[in-house]
Amino acid sequence: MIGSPERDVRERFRRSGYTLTSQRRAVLDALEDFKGHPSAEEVYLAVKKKNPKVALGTVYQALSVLEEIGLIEAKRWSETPVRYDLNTEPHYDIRCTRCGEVAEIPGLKFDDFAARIRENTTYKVTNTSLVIEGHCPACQTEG
Amino acid sequence: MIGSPERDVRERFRRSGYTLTSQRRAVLDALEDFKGHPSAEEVYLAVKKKNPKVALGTVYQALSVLEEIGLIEAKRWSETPVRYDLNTEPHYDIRCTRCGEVAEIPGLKFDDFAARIRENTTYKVTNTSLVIEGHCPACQTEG
DNA sequence: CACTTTTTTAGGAATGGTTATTAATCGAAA
DNA sequence: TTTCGATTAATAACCATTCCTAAAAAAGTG
Repeated sequence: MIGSPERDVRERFRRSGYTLTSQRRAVLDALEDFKGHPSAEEVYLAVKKKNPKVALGTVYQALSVLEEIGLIEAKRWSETPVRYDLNTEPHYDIRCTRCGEVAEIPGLKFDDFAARIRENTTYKVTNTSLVIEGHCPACQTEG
Repeated sequence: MIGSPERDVRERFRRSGYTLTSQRRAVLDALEDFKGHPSAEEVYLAVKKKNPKVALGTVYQALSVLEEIGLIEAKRWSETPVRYDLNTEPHYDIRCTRCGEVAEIPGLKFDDFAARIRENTTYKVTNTSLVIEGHCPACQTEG
């Protein structure tokens, strides 16, 4: 759900029984400005620049709502903080375990591998959470 | 490193500059008794049955050492707590996002997929951390 | 064996991202 | 405008994990 038209955003809120408040709009805008995978704290700081009265807890709750209605996806690696991604299409992200940077793996199709997983497990795969870890180019040079 | 002979364990400690203390031995034993993927808290409770004086912090530190020297692997999903696995061979685990249960996907080769990841990223993949999420059979029936 | 040095431990306090609480405020519907 | 549920700001609580410190254990060293 990257760069959704305004009407899609409003529709998604309406159908889910939530209202598109100014705070939630600001969180979504901040997320779009970031491009990358900001943490809740980073989103909070960006939102606060335009509206200094917003509370950190409000940002957390807004992110939770945005995730619930499918406008964003929460990347939950264990090393805190959680990072948020506007790209809710199934895709592979790789995360540097040294510096925390997150990047997409562009040329890798998700579907065929997901199919092979499904063949070998009785679990119902919620396939948007596949995560890979490694070291980014910058961190590889540091030994 | 599942079910390593005692001499391998000692050797691994020695080479890494650590001593195999009774506390670390107890943590490793508890991990072997578990079979599954216990959390630090669960390991702590198991260890405490035989040695009530052991501290939770000691268990955390022992797990950290065991991970560092490669005897165990820490599965770091974001939803706490972290879970530990004696199987340090590259393999796929799937985790139920509803109940937290962790299971292996036995019939899925790791190498070929890891190779495809490497072809499409400049990251150096630390491939033991690949994690898949889904719903286990029991939780699927609950809607 | 002593003696010294280093490592490890137990106990408890601190950390920090995240959640929960609560009273005030907003906003849509009647 | 009144009403009532939804949302917010502010702040306290949570909790897995880490940090701190003095004591204990283990590892050198002569």
